[in-house]
Amino acid sequence: MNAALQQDTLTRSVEDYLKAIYRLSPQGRPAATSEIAQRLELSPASVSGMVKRLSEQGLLEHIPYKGVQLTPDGRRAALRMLRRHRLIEAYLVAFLGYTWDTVHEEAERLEHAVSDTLVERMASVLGHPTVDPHGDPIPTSEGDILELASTPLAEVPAGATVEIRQVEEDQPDRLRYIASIGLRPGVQVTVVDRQPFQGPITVSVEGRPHVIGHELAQVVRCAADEQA
Amino acid sequence: MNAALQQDTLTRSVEDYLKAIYRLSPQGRPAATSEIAQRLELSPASVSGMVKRLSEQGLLEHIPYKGVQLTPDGRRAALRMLRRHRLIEAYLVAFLGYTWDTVHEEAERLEHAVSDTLVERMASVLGHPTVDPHGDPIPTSEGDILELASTPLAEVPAGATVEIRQVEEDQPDRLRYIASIGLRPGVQVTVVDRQPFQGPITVSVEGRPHVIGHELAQVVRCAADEQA
DNA sequence: CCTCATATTTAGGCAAACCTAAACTATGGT
DNA sequence: ACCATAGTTTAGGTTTGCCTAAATATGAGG
Repeated sequence: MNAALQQDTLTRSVEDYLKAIYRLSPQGRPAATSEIAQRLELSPASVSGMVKRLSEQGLLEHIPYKGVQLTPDGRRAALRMLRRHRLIEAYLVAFLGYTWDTVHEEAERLEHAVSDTLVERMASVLGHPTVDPHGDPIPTSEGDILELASTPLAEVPAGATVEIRQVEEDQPDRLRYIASIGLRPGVQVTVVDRQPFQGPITVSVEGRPHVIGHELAQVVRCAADEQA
Repeated sequence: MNAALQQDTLTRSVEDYLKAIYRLSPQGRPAATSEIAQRLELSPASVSGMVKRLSEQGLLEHIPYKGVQLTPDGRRAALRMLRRHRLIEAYLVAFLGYTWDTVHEEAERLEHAVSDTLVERMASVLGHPTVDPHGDPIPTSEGDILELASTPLAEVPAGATVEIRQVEEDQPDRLRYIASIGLRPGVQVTVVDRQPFQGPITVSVEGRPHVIGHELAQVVRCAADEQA
């Protein structure tokens, strides 16, 4: 186990970089400097600099001009942050009156400040949930994560009925809109119509039809192969 | 209202300095550079540097070689942190299984990360407590604080029975010891014996006698004028 | 296969906060 | 009234993490 990984040695910034890189490389595909910069709202030059330091620390693998991948140590650290973030979200929603459109930014700050002890206490009073309020899986404290297969609502064929599984969106206003039309993890929806060329999708949610744009239909993900 | 005071403009360090200075100047008596350095575990030179920056920002008044006092803006910011710290402690003890010897360091990190919203939610589910688990008063969100008069146990005359009001100690091992002999806010104790020259004090707590050193008897504070 | 736009990295700077070492005050004891 | 010492401040240096501007690599289209 790398010395740099020992709990508190990672700074806030480093934790944010690792999390961002994890989110950008689903199955280990390298993440581009510019993607990281965009996600963290930093200049590409700053990212280059940090990436260099992090690969010297053994947290990631960097092939210049090509991209960045997490090492096992880096991945472990990223999943630790993801666990914290998602458990904090779940806790705030369950016990402190937060809704899914307001909880992200609070968790974003708290995840760097809580101790492992506190995280596990929250997990415990929550009954060790496996998903957060957006339906995203919560990594275990051992660093395992169960990514459930899911397809974007945008790709569900017309006529199919599916269950919403996760909503991968951080922006409060968009989340609030999605919630307002009843799209939440666990809800059953039927795709009534699907226009070609990134066109809008018409879904029936709890009996009522809604037309949503392709971009939103991209972040709403459904159980993979249902067809009730 | 000073621009620098506007919520998130203060860094973690600055927040810690202000809190330390508040704690060091009970009734506006200036705090010495070396005292601040000791409390924050920094070199006196570093404190000098920061003090200069903070007085330029209007958060404190510095008379070189004499000492430091908070301005109204500085005091407001310090009380805001104190409120956060103490409410977080109260919350963690009430809902997440913390005890008073473990809660301080967790709160020390969280107080910089929570939003005003979260602090007020915690206050609300706690029923707006006025004191924290150590008996320290919690400032209101308007920045008022009600310091109850109290005397150190070390100064209570032999024979008197008093109620413990607060325990002003941050070190876990000392707190744990104090708790182990039953000294907690709200408990009634009788001073059985008091030796002169900073000597030990013998107190009867819930029927059992305990001898404690002067230093500990200094941090345990009692309701001022009781004499049952 | 060369060119050029785009992506990336390097170079050089800055601010926050810390440090050590050196210079400077303030003051209590004679 | 002096002077040694304890307490403070200044000077100069380091690290982290960001920035802009300039240099360089990649790779797609002609």
